[in-house]
Amino acid sequence: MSDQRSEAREGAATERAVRTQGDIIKVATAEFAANGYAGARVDEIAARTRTTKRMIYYYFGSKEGLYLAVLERVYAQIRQVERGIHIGELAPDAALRTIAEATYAHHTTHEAFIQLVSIENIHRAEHLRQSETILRENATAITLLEDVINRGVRAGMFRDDVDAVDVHMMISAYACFHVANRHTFAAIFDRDMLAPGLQDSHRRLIGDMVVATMTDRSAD
Amino acid sequence: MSDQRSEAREGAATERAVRTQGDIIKVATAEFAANGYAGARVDEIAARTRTTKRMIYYYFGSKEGLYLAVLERVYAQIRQVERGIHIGELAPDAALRTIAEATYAHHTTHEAFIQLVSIENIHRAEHLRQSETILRENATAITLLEDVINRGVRAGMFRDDVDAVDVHMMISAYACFHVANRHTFAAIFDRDMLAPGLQDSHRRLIGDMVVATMTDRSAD
DNA sequence: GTCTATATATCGATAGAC
DNA sequence: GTCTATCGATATATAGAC
Repeated sequence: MSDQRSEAREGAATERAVRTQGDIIKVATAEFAANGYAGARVDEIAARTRTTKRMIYYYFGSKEGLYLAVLERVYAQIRQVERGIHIGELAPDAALRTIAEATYAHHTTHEAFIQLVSIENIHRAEHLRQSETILRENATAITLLEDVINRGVRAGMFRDDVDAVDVHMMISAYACFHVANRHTFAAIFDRDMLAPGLQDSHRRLIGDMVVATMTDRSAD
Repeated sequence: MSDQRSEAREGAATERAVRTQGDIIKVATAEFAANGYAGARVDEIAARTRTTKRMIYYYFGSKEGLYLAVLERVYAQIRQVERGIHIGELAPDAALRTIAEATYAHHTTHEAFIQLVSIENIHRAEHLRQSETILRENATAITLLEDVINRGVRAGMFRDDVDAVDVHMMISAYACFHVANRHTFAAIFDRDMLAPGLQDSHRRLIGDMVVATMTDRSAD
């Protein structure tokens, strides 16, 4: 009886602890993305949470530990999106377009992810490399692309000198740029790449771009 | 006589001052690019210069003033490259390829520029917006593209629903991504996008990409 | 698990002599 | 213009009571 109560209490405490940790991670995600790793303030994160700074160190050990938890969460999110793409019986070109547009849709709606990737690259991916989970799980992003490209090449539809990693690079480059370089681009060219009125045409353009490149026979 | 000597001394002093300032800016460029704005250390910059920290504040007023000077210099450099592109009598598609490849060549050899642009975007281009020089001069990057695209559209060679800013965005996205996201990409996909062995094919690919997209008739 | 108070370190910026 | 020494603010991290 006392054991049951103890377990119940533990369960409730654990549940609340998990919620608190999730709360901290969400606030920290915004803070790190907005100010960079060195620019982010642990005090500021604590102030915007329902808990205190002491708890941040209690749960995550250090500023770096918290940053790592933030990184793992955003990478887990895009992994979910990638797993949710189903191309069914689509022809290779239509499938390619679907993958490109899904990536574009994710990136343009997850600004914090793109900013964190930028920040991580400034630090030469030193933190990312510490996460075996991210390295192992996120490499699978190209398995679907590999399949589609192989089909397209076998059908004589796609050029055969551009592989799945190259295509992933082209798609990511286009989608990342819209978010990552939004502010300098807007300042210099006076065009907000994420303006609602441009979203449809920019989503179509990335599909056109990748399909046109892969079906371009003049390159062979 | 005393005036001449005074002028000569002033001239020498000014010359050395300019050299010292240039020295500081070069070191600061590397420090800011490698560590971000908040992560950069004025002490570290001073230590790597032949002068002292006191002189940095004497010449640039503050850490932010120094950062601004760094930004203006790297933007002036790419402006020079853009002005140096001459397409002569090239056909629209060949001209487009030339512009794309020149941008790719600049970005892949100016890592600090790309890193500073990333950093500046993390800070919502707040510093960039303070420089009227950059905003005014660097917007001209698209005038050459506008000319080429107009010619291609008039010749019935290019689609007419993608403008110069869009094309500049595609080219910049591809070229920036190679440098900006090099480390996370290498960590996850085990491929160094800037590996010497890949440079030729990646330079060709950006040309193929932009030309194929613009000449793609299926998009109309 | 949660709070307040504080240690410890470091950074941007400056004082003041020369 | 150039140096050394240092201020004052602020950051991460922790101590210790409850």
